[in-house]
Amino acid sequence: MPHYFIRKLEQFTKLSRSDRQALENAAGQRRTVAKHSDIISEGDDPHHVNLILDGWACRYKQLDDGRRQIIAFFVPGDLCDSHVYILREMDHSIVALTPVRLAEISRATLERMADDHGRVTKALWWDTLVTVAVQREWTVNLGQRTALERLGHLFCEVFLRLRGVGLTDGATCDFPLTQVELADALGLSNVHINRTLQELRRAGLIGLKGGRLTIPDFDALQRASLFNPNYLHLDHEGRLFDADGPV
Amino acid sequence: MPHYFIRKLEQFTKLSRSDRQALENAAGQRRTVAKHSDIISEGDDPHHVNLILDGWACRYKQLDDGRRQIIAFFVPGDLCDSHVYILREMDHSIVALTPVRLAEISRATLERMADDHGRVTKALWWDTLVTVAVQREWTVNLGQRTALERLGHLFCEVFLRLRGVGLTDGATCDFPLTQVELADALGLSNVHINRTLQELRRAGLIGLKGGRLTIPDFDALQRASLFNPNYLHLDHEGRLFDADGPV
DNA sequence: CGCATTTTTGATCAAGTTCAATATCAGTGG
DNA sequence: CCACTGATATTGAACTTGATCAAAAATGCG
Repeated sequence: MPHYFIRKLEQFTKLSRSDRQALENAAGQRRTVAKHSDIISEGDDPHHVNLILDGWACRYKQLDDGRRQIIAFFVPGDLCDSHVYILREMDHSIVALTPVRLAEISRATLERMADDHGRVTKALWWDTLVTVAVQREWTVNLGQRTALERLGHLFCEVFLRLRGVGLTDGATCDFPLTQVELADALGLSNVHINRTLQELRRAGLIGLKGGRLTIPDFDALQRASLFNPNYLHLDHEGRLFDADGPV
Repeated sequence: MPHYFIRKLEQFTKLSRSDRQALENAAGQRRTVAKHSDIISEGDDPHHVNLILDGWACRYKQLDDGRRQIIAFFVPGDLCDSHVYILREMDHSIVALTPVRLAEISRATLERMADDHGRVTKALWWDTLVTVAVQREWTVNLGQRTALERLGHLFCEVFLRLRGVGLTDGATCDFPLTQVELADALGLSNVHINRTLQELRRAGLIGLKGGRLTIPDFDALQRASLFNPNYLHLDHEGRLFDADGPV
């Protein structure tokens, strides 16, 4: 069941029973991917769309001389690339950072859903727009923020995204990334990530241990990181309506 | 006439006369925006989609303490944000960097076009996907590349995008950006931009004077910047087919 | 010509990198 | 349960890229 995915979309708009059923059915082909193995690689022809059911993954690009930039993180409920199949080949790769369970959604299924379920289509558009907004925010993060702000900003973002799909527990959530992965995502060296993490811990802004992240005072971390959640567009009131009536 | 826009889409797929006509008609409301004035601002409710007919603009985000990051550049033929109107408010602003002439395309018009012109819809998707790919590449640029590589990479990208709409003249094109704007886009100080530009000029990799950019040896600049054009997805052969027959 | 913007230069400074070594941790097999 | 191994985290010291500050020169435009 694409449980988390439906939960995510329902942040934007309430779905009908039939909408939800269509989404359940869509996630046909299941696949398990081992930690550190590519889900799809640069140069591949993208046939279908991948939906993360469980585990963490990331999008990355490798320069010719080996430097690697992580471009996005995927958590449960994330759709890797709606409509990629329009392109001839992938311009980047996606790799599993933990063991990942995913669903492969075919182009045909997606197009059928677009025809029959207007609300789902609109929710998918919302999801796409938010994904792009996140990408833009990463650009700001890398371009303008200091090391400490970058890390804090990432923690705020990931925490809110996980909370959106019900994967937080109070002020705590899973956070299985290594310091090298954080470094590759934030354009910093792993050494500096390590020192900056210590600084965040010393300041009481985060706890991070054994793959679990705690943000004791979200407001404080948000202020320290110049984090503004507006780009996640979580403000939509559509989710309050009942959608089981007529469209 | 959204001349450049049509030209851009036809890089991806050949359009029929009727497709082109629909695009011409779509670009209804025209507007002129003075240099340095916002086309749309963070917090605004986005009613329609903006299409740049002429001039350069950029997307930017301002942090609370004043730091500004330019997130994308827009050149003639660029569509600012397909489907933004799904969101309640803008999470960033768009400002004219030169005098800009633009067309405002309403939500209704876009939706009508999606229904009646499958080829156009697909071409718009391609455009959207490429825009996002560019955003990802900027993340890589800011995260991994040195000052010289960043500048060179931007020059390569902008040059190819302009060439795609016929706005280059041999190895030369317009380039009306100031060094401060380059600095805000590349996450560097204007002073360092200045010195890096000199380095690029000394190396014979670029000429830049009076708002005109020359790239005497594209290959050399590409190598120096680790630029790989695959993310622009210019490889589609669809553009070779005749589209005036049936879909 | 005169004013505002943009570019250029010099000098000092700081954030983050690099390199290299050590410590810790999570599994794994015996 | 423990010893072993590879991966991950931590520390120290020297170094570099690019930032900052401040002033001067060049450009462009009304």
